[in-house]
Amino acid sequence: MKKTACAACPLRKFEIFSAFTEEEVEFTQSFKSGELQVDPGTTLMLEGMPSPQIYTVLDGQGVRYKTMEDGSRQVINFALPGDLIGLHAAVMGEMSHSVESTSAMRLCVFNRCDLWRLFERWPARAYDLTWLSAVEEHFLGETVAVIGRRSARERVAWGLLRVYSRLKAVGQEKDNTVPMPWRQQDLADALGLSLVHTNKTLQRLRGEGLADWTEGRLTIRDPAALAGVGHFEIDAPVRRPLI
Amino acid sequence: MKKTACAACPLRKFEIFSAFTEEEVEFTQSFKSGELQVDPGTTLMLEGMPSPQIYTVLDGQGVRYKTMEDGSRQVINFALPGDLIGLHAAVMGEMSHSVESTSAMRLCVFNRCDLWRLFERWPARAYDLTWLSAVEEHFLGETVAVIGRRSARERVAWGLLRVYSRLKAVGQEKDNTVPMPWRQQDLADALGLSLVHTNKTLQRLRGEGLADWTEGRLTIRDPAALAGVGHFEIDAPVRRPLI
DNA sequence: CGTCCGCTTGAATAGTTTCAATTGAAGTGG
DNA sequence: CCACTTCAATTGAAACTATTCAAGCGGACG
Repeated sequence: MKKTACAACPLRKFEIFSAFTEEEVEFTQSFKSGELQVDPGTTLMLEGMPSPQIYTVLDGQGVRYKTMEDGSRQVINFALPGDLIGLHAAVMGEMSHSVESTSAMRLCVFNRCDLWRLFERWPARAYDLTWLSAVEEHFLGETVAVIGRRSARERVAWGLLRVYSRLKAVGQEKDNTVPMPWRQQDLADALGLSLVHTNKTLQRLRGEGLADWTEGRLTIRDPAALAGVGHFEIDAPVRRPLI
Repeated sequence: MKKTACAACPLRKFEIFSAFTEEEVEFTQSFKSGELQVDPGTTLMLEGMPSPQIYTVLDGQGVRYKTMEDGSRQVINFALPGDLIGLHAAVMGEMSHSVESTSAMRLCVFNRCDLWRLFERWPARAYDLTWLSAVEEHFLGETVAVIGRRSARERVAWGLLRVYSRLKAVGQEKDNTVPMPWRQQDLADALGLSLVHTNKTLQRLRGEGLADWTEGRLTIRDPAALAGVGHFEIDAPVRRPLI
C-alpha cells in the first residue's frame, strides 16, 4: 500500500503505527480486562446477540459466519491473530454474524463499556480502531468482488492465498506452510461454492503443484504462481492487535 | 435493531444519536470545508488513489465499484444520502474502490487533515465515524452472504429492496416509488450476475407485480411480498450525515 | 466393532453465462 | 429535418460452469 501523508497533520503518525509510549502502555493495561483461552469449536459470538465484551485474537484461528434460513451458511471471513471480534456488537448493539473458534484460541478481552473511555482518553487508539474497521471493510469489498465475479478456480486460489499471506504476515509461516485448521466445507462456505466443486478444484490446484492443503496445513511453494491464477496481488495489510 | 445499552457508561447516548449541542455545531461548522455539486457520471474517487478530501452525500446517488483486470466490474455498493465517501483513503492512505455519481449529487466536503482534529477534540463524533464504518461493514457482510449463497431471483429482490428501504429511510420515497438512476448493468454488477439474466429476472418480478423498475424509478407496492422471495428483513439501519 | 465425520468420486441436472441479433429512444452532424 | 451513431433494454438459443444427488472410503473415537 502506498503511503500518502498529510505533512501538516499528525495523521501521518498513525499510518506508520507508532510504538506505544509508556503512558499509553500504562493506560492500555488498565483497559485490557483479561485473557481468554478457548477450545476448538467454541462459539464466541452469536449473530443478533449483544456482547458485553470485545476480543482481539492473540493466537489461533476461527470463522465468522452468517446462517441462512435454509440452514446453509456463509463464512464472511476468517478470524486470525490481530483481528478484532465483537466491534459490531459494541458499536451497533448486536452482532451481524457469529464467530466460532476452529482451533484453540487465545483472546485478549476488553469490556465494551471501556470502549467509550478509550475514545475519550486516547484519540490515537480510537483512530486505530477506526483504521481496523476500515481495513476490514476493504477486505470485505475485495471478497464481494471475488465472489461476485471470479470463477471457482480463481476463488479457491484467492482464498488460499489470502489465508497464507495473512498468516505469514503474523509470523505463522514456516517452510512455505501455514496452519489452516478448517474443513473444506468452511472454505466452500467462504467462497460461495459447493463442497464438491471446492474439493475438485483443490485437487486440481494440488495436482498442478500450486497449493497443497492437507491435514490442516496449507503449503504454497510459489505464491506468485498461485496468484497468477487470477492476477491477484499478494498484499495483505497487516492487522495488528489493538493492545 | 435491538438496542442493548451499558447503563453505566455514556455509550448508550451514541446508540440513540443524540442531537448536537450548540458547541458541537460551532465546531463542526469549522470542520466542514464546503459543499460540492457534481453532474451525473463524475468520478469522485479512483481506486488506488489517495484523496485529500472526504465527502458525505447530502443528495443524489452514486456507485462504488472495483474494476477487474479483464475489464469487468463489481459494484461494491451504492452511495446514497448519508453515506461517507473517502474514509478509506483518509484512514488507509488510498481508496480500495472507485466512486462515481450516477445522478447529480450534492456533497459535503471535509479536509482529510481535519479528521485527526476531530478524533482529538470530539470523541463523540469520532465514535460516530467508527459507528458508520461498522454499519458499512455490516452491510458488506450481508452482501457477501447474498452474493455467495442466493439465487438470481433472490439477489435481485434483495438488491431492489435494499435500495428501496434505504432511500425510504432518508425520505426519498413517495407513492411506493424511489429514484433509482442506474442501468441494469449496474445492478447486475452489484449482484454478481450477467446483464441478460438480471434483465430476465427483473421482468419476471415485474410481471408478478412484485417490483417495477423502469425509467430510473423503482416502485414496490408491497415490500413485504418482495421480501418474501428470500425471507429478507426490511431493516436498513439508517446512515446519517456526519455533520 | 460400529458409528460418525470429512474427504473423494462419478453422473445427472439445472441455473447462469455467453453469443448474437433486434428494438427503441436519444443525441449528433450534415 | 433526416441519416447516422450510440446506448440501454430486450429476446432466443447454445454452451458451460457449478450444483445436486448418491455412494464409497478411511481415519478417529467411544
